[in-house]
Amino acid sequence: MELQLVSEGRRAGYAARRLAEFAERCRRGGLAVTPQRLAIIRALLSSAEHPRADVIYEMVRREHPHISLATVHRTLDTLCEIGEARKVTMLHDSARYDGNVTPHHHVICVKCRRIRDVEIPDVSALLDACKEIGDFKVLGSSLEIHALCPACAGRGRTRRATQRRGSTRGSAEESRSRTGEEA
Amino acid sequence: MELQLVSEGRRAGYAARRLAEFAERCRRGGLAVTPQRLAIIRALLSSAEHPRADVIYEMVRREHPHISLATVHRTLDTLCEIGEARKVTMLHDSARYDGNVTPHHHVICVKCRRIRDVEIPDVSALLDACKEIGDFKVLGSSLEIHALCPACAGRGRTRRATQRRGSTRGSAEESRSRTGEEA
DNA sequence: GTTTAGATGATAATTACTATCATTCGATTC
DNA sequence: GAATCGAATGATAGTAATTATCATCTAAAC
Repeated sequence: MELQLVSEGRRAGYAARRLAEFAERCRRGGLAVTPQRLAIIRALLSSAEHPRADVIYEMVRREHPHISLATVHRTLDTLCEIGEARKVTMLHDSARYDGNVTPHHHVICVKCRRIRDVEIPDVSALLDACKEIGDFKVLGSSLEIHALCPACAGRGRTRRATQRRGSTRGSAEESRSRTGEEA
Repeated sequence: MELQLVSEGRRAGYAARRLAEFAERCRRGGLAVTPQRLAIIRALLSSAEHPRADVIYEMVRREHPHISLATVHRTLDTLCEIGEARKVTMLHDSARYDGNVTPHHHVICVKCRRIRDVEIPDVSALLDACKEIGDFKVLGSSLEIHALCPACAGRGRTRRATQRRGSTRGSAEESRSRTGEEA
């Protein structure tokens, strides 16, 4: 089966195109084009890290020191509603956001929670073909593949038991993924 | 493509078998067999609704009025750790739990958030065949299909904007799905 | 420039979950 | 069956993420 992570080059090109169209898409979606919205979509599209709302907040704050965290949360939700972003909620962590709205899936490291886009054309094709399941009308789908990333594979054990929400905040992996840096 | 919701009959049979083996599986997993754990797995297996922790709490409380909500959260996590339950976290709702640990997927109604098990053998087979993606070592996967359930299709619009977390608590659909009743 | 619906910022509130810790209990050993 | 002990539980405080509220502001239409 063909399986490929989405390359950085392709992602960046896609982001540039999306950014260029953003104002027009807002108008089409009935939304005002505000500096805050522009800054937020720009921040989101600039990262391959599927950042959390608070990370986007920190990025945007450099340009808009007075922006409110509530605005970031609201705007991200709004963007999801008009199809300009996707919310990715995996392994019961807080929400992560994805600026790539083309059909694709996600691989997530169960240890450091790093997320990467992945394409599995066969699965996408199969899912695309599903229009109904029983009496349910299919609208879309979200496939999350749980995995160990190269950095985490091999060293240490998967976190368990008391290492739940928040307990690893501040670890090297976590802070890296929170700030949007690449490995 | 073959697509089928898991029938109530099959689910019930599965639940009965799982319940019969539960004590033995706890011991094998190094866990004490406590009345609380038995009550919680029984509650979970009795429902096809993928209930939330607080709903399971309410179910269990009828038998164990002194049980603590913290115990329910802890126990559900513990059950997930020994592979006796699955955590399903979709559409950024709170965690839902599934007592069915055989390979299967989920259909969720984007409106009332009702969840049903579904089997898509072709997709399961494809995903099973994935052992690596790029440098990521695949451990498992979770496929959520977003849909409209028969009850919600056709009437009303999908919730938007301010209708986010908690804002529809108490609606007919929500309370039905919270209490574990069937439609 | 006016108007106005919608957007924003500030902040309080809520929710779901986790941590802590004293007490209790299941399981093992004798 | 009593003793032992580590694990499990209950009670509750704490936390983090998100949402609600509301006064103020602004983008867009006129």
